[in-house]
Amino acid sequence: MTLYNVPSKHYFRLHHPRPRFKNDIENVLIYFASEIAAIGRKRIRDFVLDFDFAIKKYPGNLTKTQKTINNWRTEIDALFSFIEREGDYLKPSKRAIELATNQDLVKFFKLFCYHFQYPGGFLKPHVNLEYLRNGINFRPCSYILELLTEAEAQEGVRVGISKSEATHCIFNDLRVTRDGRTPKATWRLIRKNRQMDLEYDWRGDVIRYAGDILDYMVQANLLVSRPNHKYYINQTESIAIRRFLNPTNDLFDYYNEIADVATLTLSEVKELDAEWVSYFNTPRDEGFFDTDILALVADTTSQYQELKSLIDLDRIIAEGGLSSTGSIGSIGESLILNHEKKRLVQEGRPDLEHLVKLIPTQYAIGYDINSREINETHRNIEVKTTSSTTPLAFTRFHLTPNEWSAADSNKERYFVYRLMVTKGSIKLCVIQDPVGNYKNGNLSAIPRNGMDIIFDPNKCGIEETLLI
DNA sequence: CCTACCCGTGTG
DNA sequence: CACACGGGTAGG
Repeated sequence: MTLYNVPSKHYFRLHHPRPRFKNDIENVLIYFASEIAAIGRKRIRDFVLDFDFAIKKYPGNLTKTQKTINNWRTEIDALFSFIEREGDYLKPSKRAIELATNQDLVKFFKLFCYHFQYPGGFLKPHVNLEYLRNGINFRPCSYILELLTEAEAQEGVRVGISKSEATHCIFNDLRVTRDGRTPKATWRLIRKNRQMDLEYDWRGDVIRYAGDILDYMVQANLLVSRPNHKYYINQTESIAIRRFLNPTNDLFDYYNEIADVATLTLSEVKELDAEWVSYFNTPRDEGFFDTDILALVADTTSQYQELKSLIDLDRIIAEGGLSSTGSIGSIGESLILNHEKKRLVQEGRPDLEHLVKLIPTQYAIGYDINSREINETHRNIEVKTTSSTTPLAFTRFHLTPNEWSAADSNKERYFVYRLMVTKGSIKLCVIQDPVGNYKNGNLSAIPRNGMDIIFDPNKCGIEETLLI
């Protein structure tokens, strides 16, 4: 057995903060984004105190030392840029607010993968300086997608790569990260190594950095991992992948901002790192990376087509006046519209089916769908959709001021349909009269531009099967 | 000194 | 043997 190593003159290990929550990443990210959004803009000291308190409240953190809490606070933020600094103040970043409000983790990870690069502001300035002096200039997610696309075209079959191949043939090789070796040439190397039966150092601490990026790409639904521990292009996400292959021209380039790398100082790098946070929060059109719920639920292209024809979103959209086909919110609404019609038929009132209507958003009456009970009284439904590749506790959602006051005035006629879309499954939880439940202490609500709701499924909310 | 990514090493 | 705690350590 022979080990493949990057020739030492080309070796440069790429690094980023190690997340301390990989097993629980979706829950931690939703929790962090929600808590940070709830804290709002505060003086640094107060912000940190509030944030520390929130981190300690996270399950399992009560007994952790202050040192560990500090590490959670700074490392997660360094990697995901959840907090922006404004003089003596800290405030939630755009991405944090988006995630807290929309709870679209798949879209969040697509945006993360799209903007992530080396060098980057997640590194300590002196480490980043080292990267700059070495001329590192590397966007891992675009590169991996290009490589797999190229390899599939060449081989004529589905192609996957492993964490160790990504580490030793891509991430840690300056010929890729500095010199921009073509994906085609890199694939030639990987294939040659396979033919020669070369092994790689695959110890956890060696391959974990490239491995993290591959895992984040799975969270973004760009790649799928198979039981052979290799990562493949997700065929149902071709539109999003095309964006990675043809990126916009507004991505952050340290080298554009630097006159001369040789005389670059630490404090100059620090200034650039501050710009990194705002770059990482670049505003993007709502439809830039819309999560295609059906692409998330489907495992294969044929399954995707089947679902698409079954649900016939286009017809629902045409009839119901949905503004866009894109956001998970609108797709969630059309799924529930379909669900309500089927429910009335099942419960013996097919004559009421035609009364189930989507309410165009411009009316802003505080709910999405007008439906009926079998006794013909109104059922006003607000749909709250979360998407994630793996299941997570979905007991949090956000109600706007409008929605909260509609819930307050409609009382038991107001329903929140909590929809959790994960890879391969859809879960639905129905919460009746959220304001009433709040007053009874069955559900907690914290004001933030409306209300951040946390419900306990044992106290309120009934799990139902989504009718398709 | 303190802060904040860095990362050795214990654990399950 | 992968993961994450909490000490390490460089810079402020």
